[in-house]
Amino acid sequence: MDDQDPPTGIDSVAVARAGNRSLSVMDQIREAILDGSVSAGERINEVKFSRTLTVSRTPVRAALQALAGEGLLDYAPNRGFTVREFPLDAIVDAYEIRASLEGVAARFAAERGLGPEERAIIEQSLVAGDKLLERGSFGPGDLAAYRSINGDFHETLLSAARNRMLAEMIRICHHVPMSSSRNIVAFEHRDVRRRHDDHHRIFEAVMAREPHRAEMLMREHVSGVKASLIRSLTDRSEPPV
Amino acid sequence: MDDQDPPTGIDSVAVARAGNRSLSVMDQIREAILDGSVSAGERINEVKFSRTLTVSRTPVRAALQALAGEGLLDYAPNRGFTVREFPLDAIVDAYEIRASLEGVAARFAAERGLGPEERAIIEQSLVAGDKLLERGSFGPGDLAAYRSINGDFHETLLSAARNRMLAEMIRICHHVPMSSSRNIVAFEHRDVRRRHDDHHRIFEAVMAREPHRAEMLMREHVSGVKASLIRSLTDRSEPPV
DNA sequence: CGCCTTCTAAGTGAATACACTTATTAAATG
DNA sequence: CATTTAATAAGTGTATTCACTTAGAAGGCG
Repeated sequence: MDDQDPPTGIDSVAVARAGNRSLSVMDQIREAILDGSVSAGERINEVKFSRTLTVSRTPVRAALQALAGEGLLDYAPNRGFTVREFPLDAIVDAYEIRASLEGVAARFAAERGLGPEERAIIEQSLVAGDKLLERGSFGPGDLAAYRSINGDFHETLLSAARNRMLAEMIRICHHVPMSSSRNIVAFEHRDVRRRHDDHHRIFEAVMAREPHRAEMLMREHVSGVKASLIRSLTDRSEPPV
Repeated sequence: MDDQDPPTGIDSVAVARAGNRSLSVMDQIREAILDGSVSAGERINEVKFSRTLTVSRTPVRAALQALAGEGLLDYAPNRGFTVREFPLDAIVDAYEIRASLEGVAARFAAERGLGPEERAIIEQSLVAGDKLLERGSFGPGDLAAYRSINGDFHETLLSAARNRMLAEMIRICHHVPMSSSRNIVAFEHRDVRRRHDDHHRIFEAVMAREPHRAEMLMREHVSGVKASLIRSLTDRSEPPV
């Protein structure tokens, strides 16, 4: 009942997750990795981190274990944790894997059907996207807005698949550095338009209870995102991160 | 500097994994879960486990974290870890997910090509399977032998896919209780024959560098395993575990 | 001059002690 | 008699300590 006041100024961003410190620490370390504050291949020093975060090594270790489970870190006995490297090949592959998994999710959703509020959320995401894309170009913040819409669509469809393992694996795909939604900023208007069209068709297939078609459309959809990313990396050789 | 002598006699079974105790403990707990020694939904008591395994809570917690990462355990703050439940639906779904993932692996392998020794191992697994299936029925231990052959085939193809994330996800699918290879015992001779035929065709597609065909064949192959399992569960209502 | 050995520092692995949260039981009150 | 509340026990969360392993540096030896 002494040191319950939040530490120095680290939690500033995430204000700490509910429950225990390990989870909060986990989020912070993940952020540090995805931000690039700690670079790939780097070895993680537990005591250093615990000092930085003003906690003991225990929650730090717990967080590291969990992040290793997510695939962000490697572990070697007596050598601790290192930040896993994600070469471009692996990132592109991750999109392919995600495409396959989200395809299965769409199929499951089409087989199982949407609940009323799931349907409502998706329909809302579709009209919101339509409205956003009405004008032929983006204003400031429009891309961020669409990112949120996009997230709603995919997350809701995923929850309609009603399979936890699937959800977790897709979540892992999202956490691959650079494939995370935060980094997908450099998209043209026509790219987004095309993707939003995909959403419409996927929704139709799901509502029509056409599992196979829903799966194929979703696979193609995510593969398209991969293609866009590759283009944005090669055209202007300006890596988003 | 007193109690450095190794503990009583715990490592007896698994002789402990190289490196640290956490990994050894992890294996033991996983075994306990997959064996059913601790039942699904059950809450795991850390102190109890540490007493049973004659280690402190620290490596136990580390192992639990890691197993949660593998998806075998659930975690809730201040409530610790519970054994995740795998209803039949989830197990069947896991096969579907694995089919999709191994399909991608086969595609990657066909795109990237097999290394010389990978090719050798697979060819060997094919001839070994042919020989085993020549006679029209199984002797004792033949099924176990084929399980090993089957494992070689899939593992080698997976390594040829050259993607770590994919490998880990498939590994997770294998660790789902009852979908683990250890439990697939109740197969007819014709089932195995069919599956082995699949192997031949998949190998051909991979060698012919036909990614799409390889993917489709592998998906169908694993889905077939799922179907066999379902049949073996429903026909005789004798659950393998 | 180069290589091997040894010593030392740094960092991880494990154990223990303590703090805090949750659940259960009993008691008291309506 | 039921319901709520307080006390207590059990169990998880965190910190700290010590042991052990590994890596780096310095010195001796070939």
